[in-house]
Amino acid sequence: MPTNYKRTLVTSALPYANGPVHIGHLAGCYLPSDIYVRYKRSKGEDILFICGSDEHGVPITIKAKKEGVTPQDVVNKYHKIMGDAFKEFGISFDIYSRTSSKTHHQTASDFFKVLYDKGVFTEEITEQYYDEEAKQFLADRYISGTCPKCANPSAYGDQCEKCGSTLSATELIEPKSTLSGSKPILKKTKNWFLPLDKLQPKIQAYLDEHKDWKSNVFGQCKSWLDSGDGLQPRAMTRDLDWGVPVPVKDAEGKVLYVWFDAPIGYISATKELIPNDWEKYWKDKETRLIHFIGKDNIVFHCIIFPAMLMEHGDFILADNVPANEFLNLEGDKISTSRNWAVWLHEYLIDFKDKQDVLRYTLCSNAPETKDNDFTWADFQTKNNSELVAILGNFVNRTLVLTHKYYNGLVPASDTYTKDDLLILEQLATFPDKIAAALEQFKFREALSEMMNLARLGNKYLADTEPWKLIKTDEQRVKTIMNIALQITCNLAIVCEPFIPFTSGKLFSMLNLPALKWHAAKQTNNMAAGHKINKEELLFAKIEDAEIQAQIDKLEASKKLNLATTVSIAPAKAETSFDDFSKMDIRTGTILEAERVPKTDKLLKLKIDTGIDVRTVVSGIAEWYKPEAIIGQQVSILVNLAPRKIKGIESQGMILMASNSAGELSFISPTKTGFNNGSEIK
RNA sequence: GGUGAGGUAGCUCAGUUGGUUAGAGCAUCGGAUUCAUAACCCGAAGGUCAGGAGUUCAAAUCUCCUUCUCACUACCA
Repeated sequence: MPTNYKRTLVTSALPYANGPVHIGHLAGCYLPSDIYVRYKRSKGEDILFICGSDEHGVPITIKAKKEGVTPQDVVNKYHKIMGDAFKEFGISFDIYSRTSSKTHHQTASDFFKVLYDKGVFTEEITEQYYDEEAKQFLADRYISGTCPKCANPSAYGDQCEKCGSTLSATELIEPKSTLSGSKPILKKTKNWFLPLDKLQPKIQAYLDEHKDWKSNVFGQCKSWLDSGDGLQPRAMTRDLDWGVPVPVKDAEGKVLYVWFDAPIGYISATKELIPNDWEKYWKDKETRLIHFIGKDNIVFHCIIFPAMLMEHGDFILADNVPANEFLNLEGDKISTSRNWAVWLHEYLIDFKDKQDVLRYTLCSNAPETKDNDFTWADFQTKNNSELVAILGNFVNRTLVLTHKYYNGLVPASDTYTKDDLLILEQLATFPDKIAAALEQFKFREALSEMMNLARLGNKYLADTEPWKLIKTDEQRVKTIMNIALQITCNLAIVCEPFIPFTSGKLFSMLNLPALKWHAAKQTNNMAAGHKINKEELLFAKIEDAEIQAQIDKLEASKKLNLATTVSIAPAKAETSFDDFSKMDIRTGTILEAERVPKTDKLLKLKIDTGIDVRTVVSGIAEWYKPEAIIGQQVSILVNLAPRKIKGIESQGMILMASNSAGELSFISPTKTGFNNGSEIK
């Protein structure tokens, strides 16, 4: 860990403004970064915490279209929802900005111009689909058509949601513009590429300096660099009308690629926050830059953005990128489109003033090294058995006793016993233990150390039993309660990064201003004679009914999903009998079947078509085992032009029924007596 | 299939450069206690460290193979 840094700049991934924030986002990057920053602030270090909404890109324009509003309306809506939710949840950004801001447009534009003037980009002319009615180029998502692989008629230009294939728009059969419904034409367009292939050595050198990064992060970067052909040039501009306009000649109707402009958003936000001093944080080698992100963003933050910054030349590069894995929910992947999520803004309503319970749960179960699962049962247990039973209880019993015995005045300590000294000594080690874990981004460990401090308090009370001693040795009890109060105060300090609302309540009960980290090593923060306020419960038990309500809510959206995903593909355009009769479809029988090596989905089949015996490659391995389908009757299109797949010539296509789950089934005669070669018409 | 990350007690996770009976929290069971939100405190039980083979005096840790999960990627006429 380099120690010669004078200040830290922390960025948290810019959330995309096409939906609200859910617990996966929080656990992945916003909560860890907030804990880190709060801790550093408490230590009195110079640190900035930057975030904002990512408001450009195609999905937002699609959402706008769907809802019949402008893209600006969409981002305004979600920028507000997200910003408000973060604030209420206690994510303490120094600024929560947005990439549609003027400053950002200017900054991103200037940044591009610098790279352009330096000749960093390569220009390339490619053919893209163009909608002549809407008079614009179509992003892949704007094109629908028939999937060339599974024949799903409503596949998108980038992927088919039915069979999961990644497509390129030009592969689609009968492409249609989703803007106007018209048939798009291919038209030449110029775009600017970042030649990552040429920059690879520099990026390699950069990564080599950071072998200390988390293994998931470093490993994934390495896999990008080492993979087959290494890094590939990537287009940094798009033919679109929503985004930052490309600031060069001949770039009418083009905007910056959303992943080019988004990370520059960190810079723009810093500029907005401190217009006169922002450069100190971005250009001075004594600044430590840290990006908190989820694992889906690794390539952008560890390869593309650093490459952009290097080529620009003025900027520092990230010293660390502590990316978390993903959080699942009740065993299933969190999904915005399937509404399988716990939305932060809804949580804040359903569990009013319980920010810290979620903060605690998410941190203790954060997906630091592998994907993790959030369950409501776990949430309840963590609240009831840890926050209430250990932390809340210790504070409560200490304060109750203080009021009972001393009317809320802190008693003076007398002579310390050996045990007292041992406790005080241990007490002083906690801030360092917690700090050490936080410095290494081990948030779960740090949090559990914090709880251990509360455990220490409970044990101290149980061991010394002041409620018994009060009858025989009042002087001794004063010392004990004084120490218990010191522990409580130190808890208030070290819990602040994790559960700031609780920390605030604690300080107010203790009738103290919020003390900083260095005070946590002291054992005399609570001065004798100081008057504390009336105690109140820090945490309330969460009853089964509340948890059940949340589970029911999820179940409901699951049911709704099932109902809506059984979607029937829309009818295709009318065709002629002539066209149909051109297809020669026969009944055939599978004679042999084997897996095509090095593939997951392909089977190589020998089919007796009645006419001949031929080889067909078919993508059915997920649904049928080779040995189980020998002798199976199938329908086969025999006059389809042959095509090579994985080096094997496929001479026909097996017709399959396909349901909305993407599952496939053979189609064959239901009566016997239909020999191979029987025509299907 | 390739690449990367994982697979350790019922659950969530630690296990440093291989070194004595594999650790913690929660859950479970037993005990003690009553200041405290039936909370706390003490104790017990719980693991062929995914499976197999190998290297070694010694392997959760190193090597190889198999298998499962996640991500990126390839294949789906």
